[in-house]
Amino acid sequence: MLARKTVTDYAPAMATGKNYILDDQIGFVLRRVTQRHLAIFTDAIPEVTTTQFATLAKLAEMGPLSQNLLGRLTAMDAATIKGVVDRLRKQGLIETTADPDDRRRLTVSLTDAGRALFERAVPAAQAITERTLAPLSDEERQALQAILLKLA
Amino acid sequence: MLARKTVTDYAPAMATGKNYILDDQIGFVLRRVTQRHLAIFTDAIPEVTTTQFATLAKLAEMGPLSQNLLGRLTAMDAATIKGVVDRLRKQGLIETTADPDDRRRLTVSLTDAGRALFERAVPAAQAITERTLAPLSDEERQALQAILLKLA
DNA sequence: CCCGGATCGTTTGCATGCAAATTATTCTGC
DNA sequence: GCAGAATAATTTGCATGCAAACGATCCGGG
Repeated sequence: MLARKTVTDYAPAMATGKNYILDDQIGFVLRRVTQRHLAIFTDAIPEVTTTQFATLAKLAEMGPLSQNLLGRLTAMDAATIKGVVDRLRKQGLIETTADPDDRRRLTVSLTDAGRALFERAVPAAQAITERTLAPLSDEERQALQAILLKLA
Repeated sequence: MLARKTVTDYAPAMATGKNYILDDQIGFVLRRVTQRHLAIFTDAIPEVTTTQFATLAKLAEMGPLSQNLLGRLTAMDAATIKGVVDRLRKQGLIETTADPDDRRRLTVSLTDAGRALFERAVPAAQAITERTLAPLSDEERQALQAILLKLA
């Protein structure tokens, strides 16, 4: 009788891992695309980060908001939005006031400096989108937008 | 003569910022899609993070690699890959050895435990991709893959 | 052979991000 | 009107990520 190495030596489908190519995984590709976009953003708007800019943009769009709601509208959890709000306040771009109607709430609003920076940066932000999508045709851009919205 | 509030009160094109809707920006949508994927991943494979799994996958695919090259192949800079390697080594999933040919280099390789975990997790990883792309048709999946590759 | 540039790894500092626990406050059903 | 559930904000701990500066080593040209 010929020797078998171990009980696990039965080779079911051969090389489970060889078929898993990292570069084809959607999560990995998403990460690289996000990295490229972040680099373009930082180059164009060095004053604030992407999440900080998203916070300013949402406040400009909606007016003053409670900190937690602001976090939900910018896709940040309570811990993350707190840090972002703290840093923006330290830069004088936003301010926080107590909500007289709900003593748990902290109302966040743009300062004049924050609004001015945002208004100044909007053209740059549009250029960032353009640079990010530069490799795509108009049809591809529309397809991407539609598909990503289904995944968000 | 009627009073003007300030010199800035000339209203050039009206509401620069009103046209900037955060939810339509490609960077913001990308971030939300990435968040959703991360949540699916963490739910399916709690033992390691996405970047840690990417590291194991690349080592399984390519064999032992120097730490910096491993970082480049997994889209992490030198500082980031160092932290990931440290944590994986602490878990006993990889090991590092000095390169005899180049004393600057650190060779990173999978341990048996690391390879076993990766092989076990591959079906889960494929399920993660499936769950992430679940809202899409086959045509949309192919379109997304093609478009993202142009952007990466 | 040797010097200047390139590469490898490390460290520090800052900024997300998420999970989980905690406190304070508000709301809701009975 | 009041106990329990829900919500708001904070804090801690861990894990990416990037930028910049650094020392050690290697490599190529003169």
